[in-house]
Amino acid sequence: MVEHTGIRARVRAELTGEIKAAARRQLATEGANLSLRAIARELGMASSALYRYFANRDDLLTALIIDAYDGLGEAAETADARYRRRGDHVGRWLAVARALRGWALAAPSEYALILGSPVPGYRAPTDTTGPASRAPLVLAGIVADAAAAGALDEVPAPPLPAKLRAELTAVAGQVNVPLDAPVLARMMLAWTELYGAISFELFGQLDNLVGRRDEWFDYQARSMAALIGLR
Amino acid sequence: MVEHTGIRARVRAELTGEIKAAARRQLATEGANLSLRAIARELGMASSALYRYFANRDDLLTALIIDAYDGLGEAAETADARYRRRGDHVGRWLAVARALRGWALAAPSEYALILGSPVPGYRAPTDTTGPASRAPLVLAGIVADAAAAGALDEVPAPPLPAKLRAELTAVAGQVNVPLDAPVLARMMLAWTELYGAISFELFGQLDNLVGRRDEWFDYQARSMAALIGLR
DNA sequence: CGCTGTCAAGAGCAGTGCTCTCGTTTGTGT
DNA sequence: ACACAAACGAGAGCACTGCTCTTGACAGCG
Repeated sequence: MVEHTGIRARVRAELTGEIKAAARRQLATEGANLSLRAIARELGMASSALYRYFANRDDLLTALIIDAYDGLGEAAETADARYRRRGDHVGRWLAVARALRGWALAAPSEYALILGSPVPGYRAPTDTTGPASRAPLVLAGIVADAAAAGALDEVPAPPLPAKLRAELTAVAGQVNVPLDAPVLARMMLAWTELYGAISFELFGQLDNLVGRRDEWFDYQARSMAALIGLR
Repeated sequence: MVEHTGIRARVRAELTGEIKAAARRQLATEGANLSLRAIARELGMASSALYRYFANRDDLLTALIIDAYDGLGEAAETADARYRRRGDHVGRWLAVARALRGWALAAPSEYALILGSPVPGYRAPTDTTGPASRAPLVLAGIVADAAAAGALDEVPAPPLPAKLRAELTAVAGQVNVPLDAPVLARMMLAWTELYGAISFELFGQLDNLVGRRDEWFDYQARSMAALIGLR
């Protein structure tokens, strides 16, 4: 368990990576119920040898899930970080939204793995909660910046029940984003919509309905920015 | 293929129903990759006998998918039909939204089947497009009623690119809902958000984040009604 | 009544996840 | 430099899967 930093550990890490790469490749064509034997075959090794690297199929799946969350989160973070005009909160929001969609379109099977229907019989370990929150935290950060800059419009919103409001306030404190409950609620709603938009497109719900996908997504992202009060 | 209405056809239909029921039961526990042998075992018959009723696993899955779409659509339709004050468009919207969520919570595995990540290797036949549009059509109908009654508020919205606008106008004509492009766009965005909200809750994305699920969903549904312009 | 189409059952094939055992390789502490 | 323990890959085997093919029984219609 301890880091031995030897040559052995190096080749082990490399082979582990190759296994995950092969698994990802298979994920794209065969879906979440990946075949360990097929992976082993592709790597030219015995199927039983895989168990030296992953205790079972779920373990391998967990590794893929964490990688996917990290990939999505990093896409969001770099998209925001690279955006020059930090005061243009709508621009940042749009850039991050596009990055999320772009990542999803580039790796649809990995997106489905983390944000699609849960794999039956698979229970996500707690290791995934950290990476999972990276993407929404980027969105929250943009809104928080706007709020701090006094650049948030007042927007009409349905009433927030007191107890729900209290819950949201607690969540804001827990993840350390300086947003009051109504704004956080709108931001979460917007994140929900973006997720729905990407999923609709990816899962085929838009087929024969909307052809101009880029424009349609941009329209939605802009609508959500407006709903939050970004300007 | 012709309806023979004989005794033979009756027992066949009954057994077909029992097979689907068993498959649904297994869907809830094991997920989309259902085991024909387990179904046959549950019904006390040989696994090979199932192939008299469904050509293969995908065929059985297709039947379940169509049933699920119909169930979701019917839940939406009856929820709207039962709502008394037809002029209260927000109320109808909320009732339908709650019905959609209620159906999903009652049959999470069936919801995942139709609106979750697509089953790998499975290609949905065209038979599913009809039932699939029932639920969103109910929502569109409410908005259309509001528009016809002149009960739609003017709401600010991002610009709609001309070509996208034309596409949406074509879609409105195709499904025969008298909505102009901007309103249809907002309605589709709202439907996307509701789907995202239900999926988030069902797929565990809200765990350790929002406890008061009913209130949170109502808030979102109300927000979407306001975004469309319902009052 | 007898033919014919429908039906269930069984064996069998190729594939799966996973376990256990068996030699071999390899890094490392002495 | 050497020996030892840990790590490793390969193979056989178990119980399971979807699916096909064949066989035999039975029931409905002319």
